[in-house]
Amino acid sequence: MDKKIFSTFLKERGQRLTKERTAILRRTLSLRGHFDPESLYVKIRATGLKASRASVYRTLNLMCECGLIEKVTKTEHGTIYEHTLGQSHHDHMLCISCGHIIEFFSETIEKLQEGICKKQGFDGVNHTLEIRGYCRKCRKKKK
Amino acid sequence: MDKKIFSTFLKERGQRLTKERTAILRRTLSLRGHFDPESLYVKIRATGLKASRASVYRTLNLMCECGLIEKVTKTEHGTIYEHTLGQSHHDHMLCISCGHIIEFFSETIEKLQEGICKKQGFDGVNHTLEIRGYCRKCRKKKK
DNA sequence: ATAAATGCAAATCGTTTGCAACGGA
DNA sequence: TCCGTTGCAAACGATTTGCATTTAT
Repeated sequence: MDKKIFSTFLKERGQRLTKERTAILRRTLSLRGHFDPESLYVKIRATGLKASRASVYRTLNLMCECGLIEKVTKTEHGTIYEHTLGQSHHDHMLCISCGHIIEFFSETIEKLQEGICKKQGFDGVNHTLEIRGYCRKCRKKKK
Repeated sequence: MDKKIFSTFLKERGQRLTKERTAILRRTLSLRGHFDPESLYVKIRATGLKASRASVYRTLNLMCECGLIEKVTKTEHGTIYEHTLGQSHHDHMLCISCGHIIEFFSETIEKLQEGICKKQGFDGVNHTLEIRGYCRKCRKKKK
């Protein structure tokens, strides 16, 4: 399904679905939640598949362009991505102790945002709401 | 006022308020809204004051540690800071066309977030809500 | 055969750091 | 004098890019 989207996207632009790109796409889709380029690269290597870091970066950019994935946030360790397909919009809680990410969604918050944009004459394309703090586990550990 | 806070903070740690740090502090405080290290550096230089890039980065980190400023977001062009003092918490709209930043605040959204955290057993320390899109001006330009 | 994609290594960009020279306390 | 601080340049880490080589169509 997603593979179809990607290959169509590439074909339209006269680009090719090589085995490296396929490997990267497959591995990316197999991931559940959020991921970053380096760990994706390591995982691909661990599987015995070959694809350079350069190709990983290049392919992730392509996947972003065609809307399969998107950048969630930038941390000191790099960019974090997530899948967009089959995923409705949501926001994130990020544990600053263990890096755990919790997704959530609030229809009310969405509506409020729309209202605020309208008031400002702002044409909102997308948004990110990130709450940083300590997850349940790390809270317990702390005390 | 802010200068007092900074010098006290430094003294407590056995550190010194040098003229470079003073220059950086002053220039930073003179800025209204958001800023990034490089443009701050350029502005300082333009004023004829001397302070190296290294010192700018080092001093901004100190100012973060003592809570005078904080990191708002990371863009492809670097980290964006803002003042914390005398500024109540607020969120941002970021125009992806001209970079213009609009601040806003919604008590309701804040409350909703608290509720969501509680539900997840998450101890929220801080959060950022960033709406990206086109500001009024750029909207008009587009069509 | 042609044009695109690869891997590598070098190049970037923002930021940090090691170090010798400098300067307040 | 004693340490903290500075500026510079080198070091960094994430990402991009130039280029010669490989590969899909």
